[in-house]
Amino acid sequence: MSHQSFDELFVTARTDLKSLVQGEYLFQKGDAATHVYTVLDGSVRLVRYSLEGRAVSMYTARPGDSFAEASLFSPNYHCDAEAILPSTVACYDKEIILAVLHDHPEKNAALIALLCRQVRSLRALLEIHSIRSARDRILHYLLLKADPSTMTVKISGTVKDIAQDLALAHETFYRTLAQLEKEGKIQRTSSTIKIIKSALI
Amino acid sequence: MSHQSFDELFVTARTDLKSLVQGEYLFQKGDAATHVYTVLDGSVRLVRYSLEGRAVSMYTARPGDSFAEASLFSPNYHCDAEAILPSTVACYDKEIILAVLHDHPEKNAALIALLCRQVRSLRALLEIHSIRSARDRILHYLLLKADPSTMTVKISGTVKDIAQDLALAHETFYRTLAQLEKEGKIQRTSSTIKIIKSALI
DNA sequence: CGAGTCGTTGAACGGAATCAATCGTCGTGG
DNA sequence: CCACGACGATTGATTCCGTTCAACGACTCG
Repeated sequence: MSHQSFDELFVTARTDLKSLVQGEYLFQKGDAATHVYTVLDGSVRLVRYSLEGRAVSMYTARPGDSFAEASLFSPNYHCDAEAILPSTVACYDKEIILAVLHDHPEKNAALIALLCRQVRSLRALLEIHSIRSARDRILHYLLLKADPSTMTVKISGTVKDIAQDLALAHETFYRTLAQLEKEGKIQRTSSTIKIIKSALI
Repeated sequence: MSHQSFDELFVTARTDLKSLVQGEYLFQKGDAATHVYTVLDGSVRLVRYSLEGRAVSMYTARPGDSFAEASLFSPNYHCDAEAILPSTVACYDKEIILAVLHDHPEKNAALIALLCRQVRSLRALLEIHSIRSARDRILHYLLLKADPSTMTVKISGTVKDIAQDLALAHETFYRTLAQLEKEGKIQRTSSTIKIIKSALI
């Protein structure tokens, strides 16, 4: 079954659209949490910065995806939202969302389901992050992200961004990709990575 | 403000109690997801096992905590639940929970808030996992888990379990703890770790 | 046209994993 | 009741591999 999108649920809370240039921040940690968003075009990722300045990518929202729902009940955002491509996002007013939820009880279940999916995907990410070997981590990630029918992963944003999703130094990522391609396990173009299933042991 | 607990919300869905001996599995990945649980006593953790057999700890539920809510809308559990201490858990029937949600719209918001908190804590965990230095990772973890007034972390389960929460080899964990204690940054007993704030730079 | 950044590869370093060994404790069964 | 096995806690030595530093070409954008 396909799921109800955030937009379908809360169109009526949609207040405005925003355009972001690549690298622009939609909000930053600590800002008053006033809206929830969906991506219409481009990519927006949620990042936190560790004390040493390392960026930790929590989630990358692509067209159709919502983000910052977890701030519905929080007065402030707890991470930064950065456009990694030129992007447009739709903004939904938090107060209106809460009112809609109150007036339309049937929408609650859908939002709960959406949050449950989010929890599961965060756990999947956690699982990937605790694979120590760069090679296996990349392979797992690719298998997770690949379109099942074509076994192809589209690269949105830069390759460096993916390296950050994986919490790998970008050099390591380039190197390991090159090695995997030499072994025939993947095929690359500038914007895609195709997994050669038959070559995986 | 304090939050409504899962039990408060769904007592009426509570069907039975279960006792678990240390190391026992309450459910395993792939099992039909029929219940949601809360811990009354002991500790239960959610783990996945990577292909190489490494355990990845997703969440450790302590007395009062609920777990497996993310399986409310999923036919199967997507990880294992293992008691790391002798434990008792309360079981809540999924179908009844869904019915309660339907009949009591005011409880939806509370569950949504609970899931939002869960998302945030998973993100915090993700942040900790992407700290590369074992030392800093442990320090961050301790600061996150410590009771703010006493700056003390209670060790529930074994020390090895904590090492797994941190995705560190247990040897590395022991070693680094010993070093931190030698430096005066922490003080240990067999069941607690106290952080010496003044010694942190 | 120059500055900045991505993509890429090389070399060296450092730190965490791994292998290994010891001690203590707890439970179990003969 | 005690011997034995299992496992947690701990520390040492060694290996491995991902990070870091460095350098270079290509491209984009102002």
